[in-house]
Formats: sequence, C-alpha cells, structure tokens
Amino acid sequence: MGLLQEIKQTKPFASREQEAVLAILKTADDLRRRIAGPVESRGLSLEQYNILRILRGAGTAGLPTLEVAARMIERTPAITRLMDKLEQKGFVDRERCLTDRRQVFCRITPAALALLTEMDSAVIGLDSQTIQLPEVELEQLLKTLQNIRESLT
Amino acid sequence: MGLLQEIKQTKPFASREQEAVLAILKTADDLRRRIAGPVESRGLSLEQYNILRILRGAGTAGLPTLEVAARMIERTPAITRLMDKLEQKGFVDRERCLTDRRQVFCRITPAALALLTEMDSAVIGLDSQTIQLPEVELEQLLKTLQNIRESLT
DNA sequence: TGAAGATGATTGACATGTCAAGCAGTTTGC
DNA sequence: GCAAACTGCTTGACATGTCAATCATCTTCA
Repeated sequence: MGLLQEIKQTKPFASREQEAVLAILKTADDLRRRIAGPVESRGLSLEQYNILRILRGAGTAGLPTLEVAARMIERTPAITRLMDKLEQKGFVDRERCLTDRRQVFCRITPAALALLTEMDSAVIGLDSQTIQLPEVELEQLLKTLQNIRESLT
Repeated sequence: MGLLQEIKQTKPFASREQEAVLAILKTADDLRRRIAGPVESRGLSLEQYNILRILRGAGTAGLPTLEVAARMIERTPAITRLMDKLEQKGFVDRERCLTDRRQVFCRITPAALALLTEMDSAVIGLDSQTIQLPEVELEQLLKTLQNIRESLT
C-alpha cells in the first residue's frame, strides 16, 4: 500500500517530488506519535525530553537558553516557556551569567538526570524497533535527507 | 556537514537508527517551514490549504468532516475547528446530511477553488525546487519511507 | 564617552494539536 | 420496540509553535 492509498487521496500527486514531500511529512508525524509513548508516560513531553537530553550532554556547566534553542527544532520563545515548566518541575536550574548578564544558563538537575537514565534504554530500543532497515538502505536514507536539507538553505 | 554538526549535538547518536529518526523529524520540519511560504502569504495556513485541496478532490459532493480528517495527519477535534475558520472565511460550506443526520458534509466554495487554482503552480514549482534528487534516489526514498511507516503500524 | 546598533531573553496574542468528555443521532440485539 | 452500545462531531482545557514587540545588556566606533 503506497502513500496514495494510505492517505486516501482521490487524485494522483502532481509530481513525484510532491509525493516525496508529503511522504516525509507523514512519516515524521507517524514517528513522532510512536516515539512519544515512553516519554509521555513519565510525564514529559517530547520537547521537554529533548531539552533535557541536550542539557545532559552539556554537563554541569549548563548552556545559555538560546544555545539550547539552536540545537533544537523549536523557535526561541518556545524554549523560554518550556524551560519555565521544566524549572517548575525541578528538572532544570537557571542562573544569570555573571560575565554577560544577558545570558541565562540552564542546567539539568540530578532528579532529571536520574529520570533520563531510567528512560534511556526504552527510548533507544524503540528507535531500533522503529527503523528496521538494511544497513545500506539506512545509510542511503541519511544521505538523501541530508541532501534535501542542504538544498533548503 | 552532517546532522551531527547541524544540530550541534555534543555527543554522538546512540545509534544509526536514532540518527535516522532525528533526521526525518528535522527534515520534515525544515520542509514544512519552506513550503508554508506561498500558502501563508495568501492568508491560509498549511493545514487549511490541505483541507481545501482534499475538498477540491472530492468535487461538488463534498465530504463528511471525519472523512477529511482521515485523509490528513490531524486528529478529529482539530478538523472541526479548522473547518469553522474556513467556513467563516467563506471557503467552505457545511450542511448536515439528510440520510444520516450525524454527519456534516463539507464542500469547497467557488471562491476557494479560484484561490487554489491561483496557488497551484507556485506550490508545485516549490516542491520540485525543494526536492532535487536523481530519479533513482527519489524512488528509493519513497520506498524506504513507506517501509518505515508500515513497520509503525 | 556615549549614542546607535546588536544580542539574549522574555512576554503577548494568537494558531494549531491533543486528550477527555459530552451530545445527538443510529444501530443492534434481545 | 427499546435500552445499550456505537458513531460522528463538537466543546473544554491545556500544551506547543510562531510572530512581533519589548526589555536589559553588551559592543562598536565616531
């Protein structure tokens, strides 16, 4: 069953390229829903989880708010508000930078670190369950998607 | 520049599969932003545009509200409210079905049809500008994404 | 030095996405 | 028939995403 039947389109796609665009959008959406499960069952949204993973990678130094935004898909204002919530939940500490008082450094708390550790294996397992492709096909996919993103710049 | 640098991840991906998941999510997001331009410049959101395209495909008979939802990525409640707005703008007519009074048939209006026609070439052109891949690679991409979606069921 | 501009972050207003609950109308099975 | 279950759609409440505007703080450079 191709995407054509899958989204029950009556008319054929205008072009193979258009079909590809829609296929990428739909696949991403399906993936998002699938991946969200184990994260949301622990009271985090997928976006909050992503922030925490980035902050974990940053270590004890933490990161400025906008640096976190730069590593994510989200726009700036969304980060501020997500960070507010994570702070409320006790998963993030924020502190104004002393040398540049415009910046606010965000750091993951021990509680959040513990939670992430607990979730790691479930999430990693889910990724490999979800993407079951021969090595060659997987590499090709990564290459093609990168091509597309580059041509978007 | 790979996705690794692109999203400035400090640590490597846990697996190639995880990298693929993130690549699909990010590519979809980049695409969405790119494609939105010509649609939003005419006062429609991407979602409203999708609904109108589906209704155009359905012809003068129209479609029940939930049938439109089924052809889209959106969940049911979102459709009701998007349809409210399209009706307000005069782009959609709604009428309760006589034989099954639970259903509400939605039809595209002539005004919306004209608007869509005006937008068609711009959108189609954008798709082919955006996806610039050799034929073989394009076909492979479609096949791989379909594989992934099927394994999500 | 001090005014103009850049940068980091936040807020307001609004669009969309989602679940849970609810209502109206249909169907089913006794 | 008629109560129970199902279906189609809508609403409420809330999370997220986005733009534009704003505030505070640097930086630059005449």
